[in-house]
Amino acid sequence: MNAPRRWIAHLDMDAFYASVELLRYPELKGQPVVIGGGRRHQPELLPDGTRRFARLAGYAGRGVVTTATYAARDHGVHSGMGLMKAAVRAPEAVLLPTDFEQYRLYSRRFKAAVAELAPVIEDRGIDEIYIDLTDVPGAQEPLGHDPHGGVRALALEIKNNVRSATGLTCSIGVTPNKLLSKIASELDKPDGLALLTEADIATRIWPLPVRSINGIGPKAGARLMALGWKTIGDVAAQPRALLLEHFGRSYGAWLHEASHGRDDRLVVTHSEPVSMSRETTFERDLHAKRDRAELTTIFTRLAEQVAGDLQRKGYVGRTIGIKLRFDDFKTVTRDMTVETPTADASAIRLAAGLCLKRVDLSRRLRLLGVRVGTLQRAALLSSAPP
DNA sequence: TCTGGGGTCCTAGGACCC
DNA sequence: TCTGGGGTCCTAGGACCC
Repeated sequence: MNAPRRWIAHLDMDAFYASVELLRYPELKGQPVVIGGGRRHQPELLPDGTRRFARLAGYAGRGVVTTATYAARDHGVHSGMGLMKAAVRAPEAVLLPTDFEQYRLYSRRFKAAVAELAPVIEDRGIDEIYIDLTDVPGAQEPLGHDPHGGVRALALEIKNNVRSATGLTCSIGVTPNKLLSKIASELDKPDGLALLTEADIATRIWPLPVRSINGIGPKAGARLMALGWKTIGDVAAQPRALLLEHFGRSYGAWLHEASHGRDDRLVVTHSEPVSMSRETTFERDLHAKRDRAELTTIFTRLAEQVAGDLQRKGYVGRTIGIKLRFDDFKTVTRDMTVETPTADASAIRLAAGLCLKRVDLSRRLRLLGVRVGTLQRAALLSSAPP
């Protein structure tokens, strides 16, 4: 009997936050809508029952675009962009505040809808997952003239189940591995389904820009570009030794494998958190001396928030650290390891305060964060033996 | 018009230990 | 003085992702 062909799906919700907002405000369908910024732009319910929405025009502040509808993307607005810049490109776009609770609700719903059909799921955040379809009944069967018809039908069924459970569309890539599926889910977006095998790598993957690979970010992308290697195929055409020479043993070898579409990572259905943190960017830059009272209040609140997160989720941690960002955007971190793992707000605040003393605070600050790492489950922490 | 917040993983040097 | 070799922990920074 033949070994089953490995089928991994990557499912990505289409413009997730924006699409959830459109369910709530269907009158915005087709309009440019941007999600992001603070809480000061809630829609206003007018006496005649209609709503008045905030527009992007005139936005002042440090927010960024979290998600934009496809109509807003047509104006050159995309996630990560500063809202001030987005306002120049699409002043008429509707601006909505982020409502993470609502998105988490829909996240649970779409994941449950997938799990009904295919239970081996790896969480990759609020709006995407990997699914191992290999052992799902029917996935190995042909259908009519289509040798991979079974797995294609399964992917369509998953899309339909997600849509009926949430009213939302998603895009799915189905391929032999996570790396290729992640790329494939983008190929047909929105509401897409792309099924690829090794035989399609040369025609469908190699023409894509290097940045399409998950793991090649702005820095590596620029370095590859400087070498004249623009597409994945360009990288795949380089001798392995040359990649090792330019990018080191580890990353170079990975680049070689990835460009050939090879990846044997498993779908991981459970993972434990490594760290938890809270951070905040101030509305204006603060100075350690002149704004001391305000900073102290924020610092303590961050410690309390992390402590609350840890306690709610049942974790304690030994590494307590801070993160500072200065007005020149330079970022520094300091951390220390404490003897007893803790989730206690005052213990965290105390250690974080010691970390802060190790930093030169002559520049003004734009961000402050508190982090607890080296986590373990609080329940596993037995009381000290006699 | 400067660039959010929450994460993971990797690297690298020094301390410390055997 | 003339100094191995590993292993692990701690700390800082950086790349990358959603």
